[in-house]
Amino acid sequence: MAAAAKGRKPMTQTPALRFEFSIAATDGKARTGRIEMRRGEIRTPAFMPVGTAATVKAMKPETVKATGADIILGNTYHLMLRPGAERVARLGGLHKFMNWQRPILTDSGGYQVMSLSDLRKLTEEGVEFRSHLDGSKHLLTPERSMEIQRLLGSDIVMAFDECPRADQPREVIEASMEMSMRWAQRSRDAFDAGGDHAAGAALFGIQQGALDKELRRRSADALTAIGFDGYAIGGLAVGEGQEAMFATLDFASGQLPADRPRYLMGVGKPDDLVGAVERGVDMFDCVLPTRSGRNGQAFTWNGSINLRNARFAEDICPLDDRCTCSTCGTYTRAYLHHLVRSGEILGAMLMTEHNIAFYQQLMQAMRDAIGEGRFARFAASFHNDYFKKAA
RNA sequence: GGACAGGUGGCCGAGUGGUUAAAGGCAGCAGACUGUAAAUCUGCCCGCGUAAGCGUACGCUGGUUCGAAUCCAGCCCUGUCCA
Repeated sequence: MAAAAKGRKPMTQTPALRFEFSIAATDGKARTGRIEMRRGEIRTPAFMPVGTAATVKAMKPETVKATGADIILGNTYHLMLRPGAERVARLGGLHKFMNWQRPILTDSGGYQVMSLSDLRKLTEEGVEFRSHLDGSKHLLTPERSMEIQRLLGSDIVMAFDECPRADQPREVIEASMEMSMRWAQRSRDAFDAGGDHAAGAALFGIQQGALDKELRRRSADALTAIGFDGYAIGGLAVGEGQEAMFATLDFASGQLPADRPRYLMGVGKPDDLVGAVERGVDMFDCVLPTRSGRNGQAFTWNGSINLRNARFAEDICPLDDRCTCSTCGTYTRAYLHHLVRSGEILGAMLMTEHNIAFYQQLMQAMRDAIGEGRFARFAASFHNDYFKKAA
């Protein structure tokens, strides 16, 4: 309108809404709000199902959407090997390729530096991986990682980092963190050089420093100086235990800018999510609900249960009587027990759907509680229900 | 009636003198899984015992031997084929 009033040529296209984070309410350190992006809105705190290889395993994208997920995660490393980032680009990008039109966050490959530590060589330049599929060599650098994520059409691009194991000496953690910060700058530069993509996508930096307050501080300062759309907390949930993770979050989240989303990578169990939201985290991803679903474990408001267990053989209840997912609305524990024991694909599908739906319901419950200023009560009640089963 | 083949722990199946409470698989009972090399992995799985250990055990009975699931004899049973 303003442009037309000034007599300029009318725009044929409204400029893409790149990235806007707004906090609607806070309760203690917990926040609830939304991120608005070109492909839709992400309600926070958000849980992002993991779709590593262009699929949330055992789920159709339509079903993922039906659970209430606003955004999913895809993976640079896996997709560069197969089917290849250039191929995905030729096919119109990851969203079209896999039929998911909402936002996608892509991890940069940094986690594979740790998980595939036997198959890679790490240098200042980057990481040379030997493909776990065919042994071929692939160099991943901050620059190449940005390029791959651009080719995929990612909405939230993650900086390329090294996610080190938590049990390393401080000097190792420190050196790793410092390199990740240099890589963060290189990621920023390469992302900005990506042109069009930078106009539509967001870039997140990743804080490192393991459990060390001073290293976390330095990492946060380095990232803030570079400037990112959002800030991830990396290098947690890698074996340190919940107590240590929470102790780290107690200071780590506050070291990151309050007006930007904070994303705790790779977390976690339902009680991890509640504890992390309590400490100021806005976004999560984790393979647990999908992997556990395939392995027979279901999450419920009353803790996790293993559907392989004999006690469910003739249990005609739903997985969770408060859950609104279609698995719980339709199928009994006895049937799921049978499917899981028989190794039937449908077992993996129904269990995964429930777990993802449950996680979304948990996030919604947290968003509601924060919005209504009763998060502490919610958290206490959640813990009471989730851990009371022994009684 | 005869000729072969064979009888091993819930099932299948290795083992042909000692290192065998007996491989492996399945079934069973549990556990784990946290930016996915995972529809995966781990433990238990004869009895008693926390354990050390003890007791039973490879169709049955007897024999050879320092020692037998393994060798010998008889018996019982199963399968295939021939009458």
